Amino acid sequence: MKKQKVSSAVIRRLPRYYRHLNDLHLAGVERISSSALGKSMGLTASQIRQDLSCFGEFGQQGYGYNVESLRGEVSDILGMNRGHTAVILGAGNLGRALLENFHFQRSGVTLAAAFDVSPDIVGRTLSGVPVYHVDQLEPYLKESPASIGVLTVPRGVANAIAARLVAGGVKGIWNFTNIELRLDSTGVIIEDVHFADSLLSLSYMISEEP
Amino acid sequence: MKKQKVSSAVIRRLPRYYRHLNDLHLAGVERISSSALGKSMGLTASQIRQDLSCFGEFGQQGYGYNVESLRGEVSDILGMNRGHTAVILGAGNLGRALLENFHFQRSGVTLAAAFDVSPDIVGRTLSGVPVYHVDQLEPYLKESPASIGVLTVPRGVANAIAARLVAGGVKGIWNFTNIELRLDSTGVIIEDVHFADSLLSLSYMISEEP
DNA sequence: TAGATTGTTAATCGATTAACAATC
DNA sequence: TAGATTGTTAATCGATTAACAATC
Repeated sequence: MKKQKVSSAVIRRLPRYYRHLNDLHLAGVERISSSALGKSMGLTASQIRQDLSCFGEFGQQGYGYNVESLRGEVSDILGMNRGHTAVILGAGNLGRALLENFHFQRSGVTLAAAFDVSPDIVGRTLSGVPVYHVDQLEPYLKESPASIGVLTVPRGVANAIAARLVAGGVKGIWNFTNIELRLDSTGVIIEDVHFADSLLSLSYMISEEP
Repeated sequence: MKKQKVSSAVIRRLPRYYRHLNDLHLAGVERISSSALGKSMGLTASQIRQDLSCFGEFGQQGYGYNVESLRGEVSDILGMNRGHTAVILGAGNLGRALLENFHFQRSGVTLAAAFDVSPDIVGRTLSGVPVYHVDQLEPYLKESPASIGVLTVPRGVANAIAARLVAGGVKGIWNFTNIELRLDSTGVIIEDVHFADSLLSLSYMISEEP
C-alpha cells in the first residue's frame, strides 16, 4: 500500500472501474486480467495495473483479478461503504429530478432530506425523502450531520447556501449550479457538474471540420 | 493560426474561458491580461497564453486582451455561432428538467423538439418545445436535421435510440444515461454526463483521511 | 520613450506506456 | 513444470510552466 497522493486522473477513472467491474460481476464473470479489462474499457493493461497499484496489490500472477473481490476493494476505496449521507438544497426541477430518479444508494450515499422555500412542497415527502424549509437547515444538520450537500438552488443564492452547508459541517458539495463556488481554505471539496461546459465541449467537437 | 490537434485538456478549459470572459464582460471589464485572468481562474498566465495560441493571436503586447472580442473569438471556437440544433430523447424527469430549465440557447444551441413514448405528454408542448412520439424520430430528422441528440431515455433502450440518432444524422450525442454507448467508427461524438461517476469521485475525495 | 504584456521556444514536470523479473 | 499475468521500475510521451525576444 503506497502512501503517495493519488492523481486526479486516477480518481476520475476509479468510478469507471467500479462500474465495469460491477457489470462484469452481474454478468457472472469471475476473474479478469488487466489486459482483458483494458480492452473492454479502452485502456492499456499497464495503466490499469499502475492505477490499482496506488491502493494495494489486488491481483495474482498468472491468474489476474477476482472480479467480485476487486469490485469490493474499489468500492471501499471510493468510500461507498462509509455510510455517507446527503441533503439536497433546492427541490426545483433539477433537484426533484435527482431526488426522484437518481439512485444515491447505488453509490453508497443515503439521501436523508431535501430543503426548499416553496410552500408547495415544504412539508411533503418526495420518494421517501422529507422536504423541509431552508430555515431548518442549521438545526437539522446539528441533529443529523450530513457529509454531502447537493446544490441545486438558483444561481443567485448558491454561494450563500454553500456557505451555510459548510458551516453546517458537510465535507463535500455536489454543485449543479453554473457558477464557480468560492470556498477557499475551508477544506470542503467541491465537485462541479457544469452542464453548459459539457454541452459546449460537445459543440466544439462537432464543429471542427466544415 | 496553428493547425495541430487541440488536446482534450484545452477543450475542457475552453468553456470555462468563455464563462469567465462573459462574466467579466457583464461586469463591464474591457481589457484583461493573461495574468489577471489566470489569477481569477486559478491558472497560470503561461497556460492561458499557450491555450489561446492554439487558435490564433488574440492579444496585444503591452495591453492584454479585449474582453468582448476575446469572448467572441472563444464563442466562435466553441461553435456557439454555428446554429446547432438539438432534440431531446426521453422526456421523463431528467429530460423534462433539462427541457424546462437548461438554457440551450445560452450555449448557442436551439432545442427544437422532444421525443417520448408516454401518451401523457406526446402531443403537448413543454416550454415551447413540441413533444412527439419516438416513432416520429426518423421522419422528423429527415425534415429537420439536428446536430445534437440529448439522450435521457431509460438505460435499457439507450443503445437502440442512440443508433437511431446516428442513423438520423446527428453529429454528437449528449449522453445522460449511465451506460457507455458503443458507437465505434461512426464518427459521432459522445459527451457523457455520468452523475454517478461524479458523485463517486466526490465520495472518494471526502473519504480519504479518517 | 519606458513599462507592460504578448506569442513562442525551451525546460520541467507528471502521466502513460513498455519492459521484465517475480511467481502463481 | 510451463504459461500466464502480476507489480514495479524504466522509458516515453504529452502537458504545464518558465523564460525571453518582440512590440504595442
